[in-house]
Amino acid sequence: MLAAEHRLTSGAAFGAAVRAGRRSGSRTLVVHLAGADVPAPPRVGFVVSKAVGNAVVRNRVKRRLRHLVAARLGLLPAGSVLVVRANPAAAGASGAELGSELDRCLDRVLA
RNA sequence: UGGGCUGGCCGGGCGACCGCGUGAGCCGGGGGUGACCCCGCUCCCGAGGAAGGUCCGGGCUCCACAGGGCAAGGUGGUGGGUAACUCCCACCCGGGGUGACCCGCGGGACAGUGCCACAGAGAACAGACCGCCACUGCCGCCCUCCGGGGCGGGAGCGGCAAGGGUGAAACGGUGGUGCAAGAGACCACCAGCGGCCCGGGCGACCGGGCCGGCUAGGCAAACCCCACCUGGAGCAAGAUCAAGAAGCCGCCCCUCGGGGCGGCGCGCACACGUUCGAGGGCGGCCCGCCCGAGUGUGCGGGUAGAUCGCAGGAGGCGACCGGCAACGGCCGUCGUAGAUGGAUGGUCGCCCACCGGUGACCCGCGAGGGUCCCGGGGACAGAACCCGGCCUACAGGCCAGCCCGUCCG
RNA sequence: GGGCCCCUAGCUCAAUUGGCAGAGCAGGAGACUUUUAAUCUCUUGGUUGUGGGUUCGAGUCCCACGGGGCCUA
Repeated sequence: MLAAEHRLTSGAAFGAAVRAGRRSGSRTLVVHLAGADVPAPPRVGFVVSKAVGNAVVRNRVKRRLRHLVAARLGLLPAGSVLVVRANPAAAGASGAELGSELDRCLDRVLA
């Protein structure tokens, strides 16, 4: 799991990031990034709905995304809040496919 | 050798690297007066048989414990097992199967109420359409010893319930006696019902005998009756600590300025109420008892941080003993998840199941089988306080016992 | 965690002591109209979510599954 300072824990923070942040989508996932220019660590949260699959599938998708995002924490600006939302197609995607789509979306959101 | 029944078990394995979580080590760095905390390093361990559905039962925790009556819910053959159960085992009864074996919410229908459509003559102190029989008239034909007799048809008035037909179900079955025709009207046997007795069994019940009356329908997964059982909530239980704007109350200290500790806990509106007592508790209602000055409802707003609970438990495995068994006793042995936006992910190698090949070779007359090669490829499914069950999902595989058929000896 | 409700024709809904599963819209055919729409007539369409059970008989009663929804902490 991510270090506590990088975790997004409140429902309100999720809502704020999804509504106010810059958005970029792909076949398997959607990325929201709300950039607050404050000197704090970037925080990340994940949303995997029941439409993706049963508990086994949802957990696997969430774990893959978490590990992929952990390797890219350095790219995020200070104080930003990132929410990664999984689409139903993510259930059948491999880790490599999720990684490349995550990179594309992050590039667009950070540009 | 073909088919089947039952019970039990497994449910991918080994390894490498990069990550994640609990715990330990105490090596290195940082912070702190300190207890200790943070980062890094090393090591151990890290999902299931169903972790699932949430259908039952219990442990645990807090609240209540003053009862009585009435309701409510649950269970439902007998005996046992268990902490307990709607679970498990054994047996009984009923049903199914050639059989191993399987299935059953399996108390009560003379306690009462109610329902049994359609069809059918009649459907719950039954009934008479066709039919059968007797009697009284009538009509037709035939015979005649002229007295009448026989056959057929139809009407009236009675008797009957055997046969036909309807239905899920028609008030016992077979044979006889009897009669105008018949009928448990009577008799024998059988089935079934009730009572008594004897024997077996802890018991459900089973076997046998005698007597009675000759026959009693089904539905309680309809209301109901009977017997037995049942306090309320739930780990967001609950405990401790921290934080807490303005405010209120109590106690203590005091240098009379204040300080400390504990408790309550926001705003607005409406309703009811302070001994003529609101409201609350005793699972629901009534009586009764207790607490009692605020309470209830609606709208809007706010908060839920840390630690403990929280992983040794009705625990797993293996001998032995008791028991048909479920299970129990005793001894030995093992140490094995604990997150809190929620730890098991990623990449790869070899092997093992399994699937495909219009691939090669070998065996066989053949169906087919074997070896190698290539490719594919892991069923159902993710702990959240913990156990015991039930139910449901599930690729494939292993073991044991038993039954039926066929062939050979 | 606790509690409750609903699945009937393509859609929206009916169906009372358990006794022949219906209505409206939609669809099809026909009439009217130069044509379309509207209107009128006729008509098709159901394993009552699935599987068992009780009963002579189940949409209805009972049990187990599946799907969907609501309330509450």
